[in-house]
Amino acid sequence: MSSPALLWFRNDLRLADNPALAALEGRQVLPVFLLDDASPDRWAPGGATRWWLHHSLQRLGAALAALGTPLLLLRGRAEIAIPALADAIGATEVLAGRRYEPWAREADRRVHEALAASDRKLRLFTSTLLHEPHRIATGAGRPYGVFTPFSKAVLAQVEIPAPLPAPSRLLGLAHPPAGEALADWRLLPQPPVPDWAAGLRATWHPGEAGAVARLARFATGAMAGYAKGRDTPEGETTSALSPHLAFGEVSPRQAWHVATAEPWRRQLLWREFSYHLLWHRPELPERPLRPAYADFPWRPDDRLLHAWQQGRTGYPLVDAGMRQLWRTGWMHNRVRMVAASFLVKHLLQPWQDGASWFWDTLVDADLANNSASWQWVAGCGSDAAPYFRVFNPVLQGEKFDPAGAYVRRWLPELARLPDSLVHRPWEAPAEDLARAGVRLGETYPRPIVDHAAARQRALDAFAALPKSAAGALEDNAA
DNA sequence: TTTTGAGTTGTTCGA
DNA sequence: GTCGAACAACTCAAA
Repeated sequence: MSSPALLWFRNDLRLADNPALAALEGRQVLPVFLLDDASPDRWAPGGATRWWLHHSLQRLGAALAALGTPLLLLRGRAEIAIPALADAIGATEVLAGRRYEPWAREADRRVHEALAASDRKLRLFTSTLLHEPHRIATGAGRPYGVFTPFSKAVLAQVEIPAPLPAPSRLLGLAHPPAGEALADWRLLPQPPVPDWAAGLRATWHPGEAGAVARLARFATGAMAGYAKGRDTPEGETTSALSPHLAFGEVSPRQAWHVATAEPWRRQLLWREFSYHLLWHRPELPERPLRPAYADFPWRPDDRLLHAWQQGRTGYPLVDAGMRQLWRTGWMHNRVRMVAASFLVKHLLQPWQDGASWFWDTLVDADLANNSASWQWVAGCGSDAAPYFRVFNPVLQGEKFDPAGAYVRRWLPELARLPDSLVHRPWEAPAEDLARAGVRLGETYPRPIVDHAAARQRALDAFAALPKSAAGALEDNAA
C-alpha cells in the first residue's frame, strides 16, 4: 500500500473543487490545519477573520469526519510543524493549495526545503484563484499594471476548468495523532471583551454549505439586476460572497461557472488582478506602488482616525458604512469606496491605517484585495483613481441611497429625518431636527470636517507631489 | 522605437 | 435644472 499523504488546508476550507484533495486519488490521508498567529513576519489574522475561521474550521472538521477522517488542528510555524508531522506519519507528500502572500511564499519555500531534506515533497495546486498570477504577462513579458488589458489577457489565455466534485469518502489513518481543541485557540471574542460577534452570527453562515447556498441564492436572485443594482447599498443587491471566497469555502472556478453575469465575473478578475499585483509587488500592503506618494503629507491624528472607525464623522453615508462594518464584518463596495476616500482625502489619514482597520474588522479580509483597493483609493496604486476624484459623501448618499434606507438602518438616530435631509443633517432647520429627535453634537455629531475645505486641502496636497514621478508605477532608481 | 488609443467606480463650475 | 468642460496631463500596453 502507498504511503499516506498530508492534506494541508490553508485558505481553501472546502471539499468540492479542491485540487489538492483530488490529487489524493484514494490514498490514506491526514487532513491538517495549522494556525500560525504568532510569527512576527506576517499579518496576523484580525478579529473578524478569527471569528469566521473558528466556525469554518468547525464545519470543515465535521464534513471531513463524515467522510472518514478527522481534521487535525495544530499551531506553530509551518516550516517546523509540517515536516515534523509528515515525518511522524510517514507521509511522502504534502498537498496544499498555493498561497500568494509574501510571508506564505517564504514559509512554503522553507517547508519545501525541509521536506526535501528527508526526500518528501510539497505539491501546491491552483486552488484559490482562477489562474496563477505569475503566468500572465504583457507581450513584453512584464507584469500588467492596468486592469483592462490584464483582464483581456486572462480571458483570452485562460480556460476556466469545470469544478472538481467533492469526494464521497476518504481513507483516514488508523491512528491519527492527537491535535489541539478548536476552543483552546480562543478565536471567538472572550470575556472580558464584550461579545461583538452577535451581528456576525446574525448575518453569516461560515462554511462550505453556507458558501454554496449563498452563491446559488445570488445566481437565482440579485444577479439578474446586478449590473444596475450593485451600486445600491441597501437590500440584497450583491452576492456577498467575499468572505466565503476569502476562506476558500467556495472556489472562484465554482463561482465563475455559477454566477455568469459579466459584470460580476469582472469582479472576480479584479481579485485576480490584486493577486497579480501582490505577486510582483510584495510591498503592496506596506508601501505605495507609486514612489512619489511615499512623501505624501499625511496628517496622522488619532482623534480623526477613531471618529472614522466608530462611524462618528458626521457624514451619514460614511458613518453608516463604518457601523455596518463593525456590526456585520462587511460593508457594501460602493460605501467602502466612499468611506475609504473620506479617510484618505478628507481626513488626510494614511491609507495604511484604514487598511489595518479593515483587516481587523472585515470578515472578507484578504491581503491582496484590501491592499490593492486602498492603494487604488489613495491614488498611489495601479490604475488608481485620479487624485482630483474626491467623493462627495453627501452626493454619493443622495445618488445611491436616495430614500436614505441604508443610512437609516445603520444610523437609527437619524431615522426620522426627511429624505431631503438625511444625508445632510447639519443643514436641517431646527424644527426638523427637533421633530426627528436629533440633537446635533449630542445624538449625532456635526461634520468633523467641512467637505469643500477638506476637498480643496486634499487637491492641494496631491498637486504638490512631484509631477514627474506622481504617476509612475515603477521606481526608476531601481 | 515610435505612435496610438485607452484608461472601474467623480465633482464642480459656468453657460 | 441640465449639460459639457475642466480637473492634469500621464502611463500603460500593443501595434
